[in-house]
Amino acid sequence: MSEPRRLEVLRAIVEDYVHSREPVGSKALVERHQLGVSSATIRNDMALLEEEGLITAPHTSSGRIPTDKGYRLFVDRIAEVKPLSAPEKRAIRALLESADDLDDVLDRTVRLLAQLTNQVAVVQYPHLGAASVRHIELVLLAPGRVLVVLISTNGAVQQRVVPVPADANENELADLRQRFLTKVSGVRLPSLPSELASCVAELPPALQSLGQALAHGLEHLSAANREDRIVMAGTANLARSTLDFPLTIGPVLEALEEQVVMLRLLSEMEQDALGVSVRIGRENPYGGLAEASVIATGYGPDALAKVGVLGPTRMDYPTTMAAVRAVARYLSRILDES
Amino acid sequence: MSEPRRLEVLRAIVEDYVHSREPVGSKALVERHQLGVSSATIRNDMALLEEEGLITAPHTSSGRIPTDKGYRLFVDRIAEVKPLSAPEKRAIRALLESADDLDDVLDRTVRLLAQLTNQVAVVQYPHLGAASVRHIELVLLAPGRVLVVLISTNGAVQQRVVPVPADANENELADLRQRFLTKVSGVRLPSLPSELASCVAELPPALQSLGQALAHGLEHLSAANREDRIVMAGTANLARSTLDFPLTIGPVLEALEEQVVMLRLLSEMEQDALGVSVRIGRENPYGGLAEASVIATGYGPDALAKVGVLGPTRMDYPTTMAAVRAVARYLSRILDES
DNA sequence: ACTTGGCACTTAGGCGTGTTGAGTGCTAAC
DNA sequence: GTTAGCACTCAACACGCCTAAGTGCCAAGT
Repeated sequence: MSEPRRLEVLRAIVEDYVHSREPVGSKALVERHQLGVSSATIRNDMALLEEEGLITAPHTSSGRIPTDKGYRLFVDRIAEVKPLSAPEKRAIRALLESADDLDDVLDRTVRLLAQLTNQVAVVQYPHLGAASVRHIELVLLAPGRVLVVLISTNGAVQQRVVPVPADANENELADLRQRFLTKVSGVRLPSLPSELASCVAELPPALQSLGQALAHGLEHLSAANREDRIVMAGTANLARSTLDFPLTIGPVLEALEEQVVMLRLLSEMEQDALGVSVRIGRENPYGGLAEASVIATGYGPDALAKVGVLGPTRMDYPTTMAAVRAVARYLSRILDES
Repeated sequence: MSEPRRLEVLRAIVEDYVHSREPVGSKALVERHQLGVSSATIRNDMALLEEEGLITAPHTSSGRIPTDKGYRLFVDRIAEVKPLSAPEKRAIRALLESADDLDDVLDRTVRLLAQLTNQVAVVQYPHLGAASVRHIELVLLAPGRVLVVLISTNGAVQQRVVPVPADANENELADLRQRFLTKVSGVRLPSLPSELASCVAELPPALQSLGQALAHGLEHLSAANREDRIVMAGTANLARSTLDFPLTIGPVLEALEEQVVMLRLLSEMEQDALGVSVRIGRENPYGGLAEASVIATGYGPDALAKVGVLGPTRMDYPTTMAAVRAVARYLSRILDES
């Protein structure tokens, strides 16, 4: 009853089950893999594995399927990340390098990842904690309505319409723009509010109320920045794996639409040594994802923002992890260049 | 064999079938509706309706269900648009009025419409044909990389990173910005390229190559504007109506993800007298939507951009049409105000 | 010229039954 | 620690039966 062989059996079960979606039995196992022992021996090993909670039998007498715990062990101790094929790498590079602005890069990234993995791909907007103010623009749209634009060093542009006193004019705006710019240019986004406050305090009384309103708008922008948004693609891939979800894919789609859920999920994922982190089935805090796995990793400066995929627990982990890691690397590189 | 009664029978069949998802038979029909005749008479009417291709029987002897053609007649000649309830109207107004920028408005709109109709909602970015240039901003991100920002009168902000000669400096940019601004401020977006070209032609030789690059970037922005993007929400609602789609919702999700498909679909939809236009089942050019209906209408200036919902052909048309119409009206109003 | 009751006919769907095949657990021998 | 053998279990499938719902049509009624 050697320990290494038991792991080998688990690996075989996971691989076969992922491949065929059918419970795998002892006989089929010895046929498809060179285990060097008979099916009876495998049966003994399987009984052990079941006792440890790594595999389970859907009904009294049929093959076994991996449990969440089994997948976990597989991912942690057995699986080896498969490197991508050369054409795949080329495709990634070609697609990402021809993008122009940030939105475009992220959009291409998710689509690519979705296609590569045949799963749903998600990418979080880059964290701006490390970014700083590149530029501020104030545009008078109509009396009493000013468009505030904040451009950060990472190329992100955010805008917002702010109501202001109706008598505000272009000259005052130009003045304020200049004051704000000299004060906060290059300032890190997290410290923007305090800098703005001190700047407003120094304003001449005539500009106080206008300045206050605009500073408020700017703060709102940098705050909205924080609770980032996510972009996703490949929901159609869920439909293909409809058989892997017990009742329906409804709850999964709901989770995906609730950006809050996905954001919490992504931010909670720690990175392990390999840099790619995995949540399997019920390890996910959200009930609707009990049959789903999430594979994600950080990218960009400090790897704070996440990119990843979501699919059924019955998923080809090695390949998917490789794709996520590769895409994250290229993405980081592209962003560094801008 | 009165014609009005036959229409009444069709209405009853549509309503019952939408309600119960089950083929409706002659007996059930006379029980649930006050038709004043016996089931045998209804059977005769149904045979007629079937001959005309308005209803069909899934198998030899079971109730009838409406065909696409039947739904079409129902929508065109029978259904009356139900006004929304007062609380619903209030909810619409409250939700939309508290939005700030364009993205936010559109995002709230789709979510609202999805919730209101229990279907997938889509909204197209407002057409900018009628919009004109409000402001242009050029920001030097790094040597040889300039962020070009174009702000239009409808509050839309578009950005793009443009590669330029590495020796371009802040002063040159400020100069160009001023020249561009005086030349194209207030110009309609469609005529932006020609105006820019003439502006570039007048530039001193030293600025030619830089000006050329930037003008190119600006043109790209106004062109990208055209082939608008769409926002959607409520895909989880599709899962709920999974029984209404023959095999799977896969093809539908694919169509929704292919923005090109949706854009063509929306732009092809003509408005009828009521202002809400409907595409039923196979009337849709795209095969994946053979079992789906799209209800859409224009909004905003000249009603060029579209907002609508997509769902199974078995859908509550009167209510859904009312919701789409109402949301489009509020949306137009909000946009007018900015 | 419609409408209606009656009746023979069709068929999906539910239900019990039997059969098959894959797979297990256990025991006894190696 | 491994293996062959065997009895046992159970999902899945097929078959046959029956029922309920619904139809089409005909002949009689208004």
